[in-house]
Amino acid sequence: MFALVDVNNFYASCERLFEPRLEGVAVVVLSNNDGCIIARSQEAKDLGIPMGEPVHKVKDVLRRERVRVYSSNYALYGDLSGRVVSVLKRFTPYLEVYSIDESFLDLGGFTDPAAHSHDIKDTVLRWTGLPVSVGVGATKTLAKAANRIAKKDPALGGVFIMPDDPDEVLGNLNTDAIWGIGRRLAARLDRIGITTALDLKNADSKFIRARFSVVVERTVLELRGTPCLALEMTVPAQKGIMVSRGFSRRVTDYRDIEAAVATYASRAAEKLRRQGLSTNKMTISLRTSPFSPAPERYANAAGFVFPEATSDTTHMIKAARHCLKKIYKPGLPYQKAGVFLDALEDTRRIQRGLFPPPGVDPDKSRALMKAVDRINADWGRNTVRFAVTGMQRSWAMKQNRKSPCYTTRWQDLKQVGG
DNA sequence: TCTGGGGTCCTAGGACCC
DNA sequence: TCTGGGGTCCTAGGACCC
Repeated sequence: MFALVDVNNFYASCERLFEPRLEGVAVVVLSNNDGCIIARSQEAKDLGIPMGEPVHKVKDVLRRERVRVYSSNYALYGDLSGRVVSVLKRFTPYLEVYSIDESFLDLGGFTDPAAHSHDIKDTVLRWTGLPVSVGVGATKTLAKAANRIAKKDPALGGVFIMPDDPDEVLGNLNTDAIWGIGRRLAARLDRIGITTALDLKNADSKFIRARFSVVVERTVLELRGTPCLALEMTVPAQKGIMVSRGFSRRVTDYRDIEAAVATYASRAAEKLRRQGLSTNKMTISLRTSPFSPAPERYANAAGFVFPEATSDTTHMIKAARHCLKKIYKPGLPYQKAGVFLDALEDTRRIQRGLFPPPGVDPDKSRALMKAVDRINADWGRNTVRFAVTGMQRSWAMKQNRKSPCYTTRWQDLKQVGG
């Protein structure tokens, strides 16, 4: 028996937590660069503001309805997410943190899942101030579906237990509402007459596997109550690291893009070291806006394989500049660049080459990076950084409406007190 | 004018091996 | 006209998730 606990309108609820006057008011949170709507309070949903909508398309509604608009504040959301998880862990150690606002709990052994779910919901609200919904089912997929129903119907009080015979419930659910079935699969299923979750549950699983994939076959079995997806309590090692960001304005100048790419590479290297990992391969990507007219539309990527796995920012920046030279075309209005690190491995178990790369002293490199990380941890990000990452940084992303980091920065807390 | 940033897994196909 | 059979590994691309 699985429960899925999910914070309602997570980012919007986080903003509201420290601004009680936002209670009952429409709130939206924006993506990076203040580009799209990525979270909405119930009031904002009721105004018909769609998820993922570009802000400029709903500017009028936002102004007319006096919607409160926030840039995203991931330091705040990440911290509050951790608080919710720590409350959930008091109910069971068998817990999987699935995303920033969702956890699966194993409710096996509890005799009254409904009472238990209400207890979880009430406790999280009391202790963190955040409203959650709880869905319970025999498999993760059914728990997900139950959670969705709990959210949709206010009469349920935030909790829904999937009945032993779920056919009636599943008959009212479209396939694209099922976890793992996105827009494209839903369209393909629709073409062969499978439109509801119940249709999918009753489909021939071998046929589904042949026609689609093993992933969809598993969804069929999960809908039937046969668990194919286990609770993953230990966090598996990360396989790739990505740092990519749109610019605040269109950028053409090579030096600016080089500074951006070097900045992203530095950030990626920091993430890598924090997890004790090293990378064997880097890919740099660069593009103009996909919405721009054809002659300006351009996207390209170049990769670099390191002679030996590394987590040294110096090596990253060097490789990044090397790749950028290959894909940069002068004169174009660039919109976004990114750094991907691939083929990660545990730094303690790096496969050394027979002939070490010239000019690289692993001991010195490690000592330098350690010093850099410590200075930046104590004195704030970017206290020491590489000159090539730029001084003016006029390309850096827009975040004009960010709330204070109430829970992670003393300075910001004082600001609230006046 | 303005359109996010991360991740995962699976499959197909190519290169290569004996 | 005929052109083996069995593998592995890697990569690119497509689908999904939040």
